[in-house]
Amino acid sequence: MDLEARAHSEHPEALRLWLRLLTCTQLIEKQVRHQLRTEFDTTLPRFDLMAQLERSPDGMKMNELSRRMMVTGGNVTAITDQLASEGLVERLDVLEDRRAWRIRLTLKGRNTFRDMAQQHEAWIVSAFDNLNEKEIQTLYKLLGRVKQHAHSTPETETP
Amino acid sequence: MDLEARAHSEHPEALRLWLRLLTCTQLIEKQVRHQLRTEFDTTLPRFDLMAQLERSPDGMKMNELSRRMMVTGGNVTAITDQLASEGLVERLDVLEDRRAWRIRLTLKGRNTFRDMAQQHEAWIVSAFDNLNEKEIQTLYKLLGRVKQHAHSTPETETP
DNA sequence: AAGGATTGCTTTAAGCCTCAACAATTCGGG
DNA sequence: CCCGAATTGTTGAGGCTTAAAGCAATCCTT
Repeated sequence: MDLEARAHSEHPEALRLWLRLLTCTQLIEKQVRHQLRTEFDTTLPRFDLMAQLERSPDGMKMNELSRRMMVTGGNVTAITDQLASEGLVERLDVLEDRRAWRIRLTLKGRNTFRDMAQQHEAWIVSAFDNLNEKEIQTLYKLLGRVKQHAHSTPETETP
Repeated sequence: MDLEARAHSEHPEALRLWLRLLTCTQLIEKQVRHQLRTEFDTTLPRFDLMAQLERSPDGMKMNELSRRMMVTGGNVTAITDQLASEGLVERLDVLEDRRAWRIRLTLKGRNTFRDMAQQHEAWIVSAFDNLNEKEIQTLYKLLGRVKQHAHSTPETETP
């Protein structure tokens, strides 16, 4: 009763794996979005941006946020605007480059994020509590290979 | 240089696994979207809808499309409108229920989809060609457990 | 030192997505 | 039979996303 009802070919393993990967991600992601909305009245992109900043106490350029979040720059502009208007992040000048900003969590932003992150972690742990530690490791390693391969071929350029 | 730079807790395995899962899915998904756009001038949701219909020669109700695609009904309405206006799918009456439609691929839709599906499969196979058959099986099984668990707890209702 | 190229960010148009509210229809208990 | 409840599909508001175009500042080559 989901995406996986779609496979149909003579090379089915990879296709089925892809549909299952997509299904798992979407199921978990929908849950997280829903909880963020109902419990904290926020969204996943906003949470993601704050999560990135939380690891950089000195702030991060929009540029770098964009790369790490894997979204386009225009997107980061919009979300940063929102969070800044709510006092959760602040835009600081970059002395040596007047085009750029350094975005940083405010004190309010750090406190807000801490509360959300604690819940978020619990949701994620429970999403995988069907697997034991060894299985989590295996999954992590295999996905690491997939990730590495996907990163190394950003575009399939078939000349 | 991606989402995974975000983990930070005392229960890190599950969180790291989740971020890696998300990263892999997004990397592959972005590639597929890009190729669908540049090579076929279409989008992933449109492709998904046609893929679902392709397995149901007699058509499928909007309702069921919505469940299978894991998106809301309003969404299916909009995408169906598009595809119908381009003659790729058709809306047929359901005799025994005048509220419902049966959506079906047209001949043009079937031919168009066949071309796309062939390419699509090649992209997916290449996304996983870093793994051997056994590894794909392992990944598939482990994700099956994750999926099953997520499906069985659609909402984390903590009373 | 000047010119073009690149980089950092913003804006816009278009599409997907959710949720919530709605109309039409069907179902089911009395 | 009839009325309330559930189901099917549509609509509208609001948010995310991308790609593309644009502006300002910086870099780089000569």
